[in-house]
Amino acid sequence: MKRVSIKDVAKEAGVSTATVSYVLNGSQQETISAETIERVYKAVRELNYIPNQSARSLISRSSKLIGVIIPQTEPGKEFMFSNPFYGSLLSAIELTARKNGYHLLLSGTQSDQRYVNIARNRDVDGVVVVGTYPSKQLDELKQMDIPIVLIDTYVTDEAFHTIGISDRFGGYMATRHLIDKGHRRIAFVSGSIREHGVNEKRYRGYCEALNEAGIPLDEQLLYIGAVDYDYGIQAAWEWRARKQGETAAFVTSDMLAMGFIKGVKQTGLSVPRDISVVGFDDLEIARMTDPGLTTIHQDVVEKGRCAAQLVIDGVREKGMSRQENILPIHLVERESVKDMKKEKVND
Amino acid sequence: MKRVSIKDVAKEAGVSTATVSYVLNGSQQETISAETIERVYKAVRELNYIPNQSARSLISRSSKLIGVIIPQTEPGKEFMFSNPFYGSLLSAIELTARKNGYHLLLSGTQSDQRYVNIARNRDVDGVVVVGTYPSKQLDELKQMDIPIVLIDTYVTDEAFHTIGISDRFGGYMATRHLIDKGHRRIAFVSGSIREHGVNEKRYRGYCEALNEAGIPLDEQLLYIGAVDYDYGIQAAWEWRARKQGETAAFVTSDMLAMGFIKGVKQTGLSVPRDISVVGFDDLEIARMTDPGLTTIHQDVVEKGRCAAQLVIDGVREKGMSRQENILPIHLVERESVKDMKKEKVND
DNA sequence: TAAAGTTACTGAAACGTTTAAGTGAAAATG
DNA sequence: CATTTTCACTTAAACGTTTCAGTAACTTTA
Repeated sequence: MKRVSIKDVAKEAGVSTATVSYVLNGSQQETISAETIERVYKAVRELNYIPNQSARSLISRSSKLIGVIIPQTEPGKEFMFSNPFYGSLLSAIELTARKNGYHLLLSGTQSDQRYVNIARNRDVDGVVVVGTYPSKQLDELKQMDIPIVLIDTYVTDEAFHTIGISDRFGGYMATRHLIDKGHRRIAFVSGSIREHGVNEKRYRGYCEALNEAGIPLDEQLLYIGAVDYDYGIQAAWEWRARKQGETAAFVTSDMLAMGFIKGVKQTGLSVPRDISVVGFDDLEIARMTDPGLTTIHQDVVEKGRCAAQLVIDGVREKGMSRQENILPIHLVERESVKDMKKEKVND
Repeated sequence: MKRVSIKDVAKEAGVSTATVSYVLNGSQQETISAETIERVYKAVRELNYIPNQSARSLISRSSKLIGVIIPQTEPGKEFMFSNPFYGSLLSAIELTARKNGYHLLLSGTQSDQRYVNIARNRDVDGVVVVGTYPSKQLDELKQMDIPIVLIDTYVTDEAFHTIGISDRFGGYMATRHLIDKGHRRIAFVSGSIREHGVNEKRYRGYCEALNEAGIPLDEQLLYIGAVDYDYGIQAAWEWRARKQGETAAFVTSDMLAMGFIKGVKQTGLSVPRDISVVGFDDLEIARMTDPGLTTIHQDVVEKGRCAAQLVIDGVREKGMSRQENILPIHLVERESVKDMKKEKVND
């Protein structure tokens, strides 16, 4: 099955390949008669010609491809994007990219693999990095001289655009909300705290709120594990076992919070009667469960859209100055927090 | 920034580009001395050479890219893969692809766009199509002479491999389970029923089970809308409004079932006390909610893995005969179904 | 010892584009 | 009218690979 090339179109239209290329790409420099343009388009239609992107990339060094890296941080779980948070993010990135004529080269990454190779050998135009990476790997990406956008990573390197939220403030808001409702012993439940990552900042916010209220930090109230449902369950059981008297927990992700609530139920207790819970993210599932989860809302779709847009702008405008985008967040009150100041709470 | 090409490597190693290519791709025909091989690898390492995939694709017509299409069927919702079902599927596809040296070209598709163009112009090696498509679009894909795997579509065309489950049997099992528990008036709640799609088959199974039990089909018990959480809520309210006396509902997706349960709660009633629910998919969320959802389990990860493997095998073995893969499913009992034969049910 | 075969390479065309530089004809200028 | 400018193209090199078809230099065979 012979494929249709620009030469075939040129022959059919009775012009040179250069002319066809100029017509199709509308290079402003060149002037081409309306009649010729029409003949070229006619030939394109008749032959059902589709330009070959590989040939294009080869010469123009632009693949119209945006690389998306989603690291696999938890070895047990196969992939992070089965988590709806990453799914939504990916959706938004894809949509924005497609609207602008780009496509997505998707790659999960295991620690032993070097994403740079993929990006380089495919002439990727830009990269969106989701989640926290060892800075050594980021340094390699930096060499490539293409726009790179980091989502949810705290680095101040001039080479990277970043997009995120104020995780510290989110942590503060969540904890402060619990304090305002009369809680004094507040557990902190989180996935692993890695350098430059979001959980570190959320932890800072937690500490700050406690400090402000004059509540001493107690290491016994820290539950640090993975960022999935199962660890949430586990943390709840551990909470029961440790008996530190917490009346509330700030759980740094909704997925984790769902697990925590389930775990509390498993131990025969109930949320918010026996323990109040505030989550983080405000995923769709936060309103699905019973009780509805009080949580910090962030706009995941906007996060993805912004990231993609930043890459695209970076491609168009070479040497665009570094952008650091912080999206707004807010607390959403549902039913998972009990007001300790009221004597009774309806069940 | 000059990039390193095969010519640079050849010069550095003191051989021709052909030799470098033979060394790197290990073409069996050619015999190359151990010493030369060593010299080439040394040069590759020293220059940090990475072969350019665009140039490779151009000549070999293989991009080492697998296209993944996830259609956007509900105009309101931005993307289907924020749904965990699609997320997990994508995860599995990606992992399998990557293990085999392939990458993913991800594209959501709006009805006005022709995916074929993307696939053709990027020399995609194979395509995984997720979800149900108008057959006209599939026909276009067919022309391309690359392996195509359809997930969750019922077509018998020789050109497509398929992978799915017995949706009809799943529908039957779910309904039969409810009948076995003593239910006679059973609602059918589903996303839109499209030709060649899974919901159509699940509906068939529903009808079959009813028929077998001598229960007449009642169109008043059908709730057909979208496949998302919000329609689930809506369906529950409608159930209350219609007053058809259903004691149970077969809801053809877990996401939808979650919404349905929420809706039932909103109307002041409770599952399974006032209505029993069986879902479909057995997503992670099915065990998160309260009550845990009785549902039909399918192995999403295996679905994705199989699909990717089928594409890869198809690329390796040109003209591989059509594969039709049906994965096993089973019912998972949790707490969302009430046994009508027992007088009392614990609350 | 001449012919044939093997080994370890090399040369160069080809893949399908883009784009800088060139060109002949018509139009505008002095 | 001769020159310059504009118009509407064309020519051909270049991008970085793969791979077919050689080709010297050895080695084996008859």
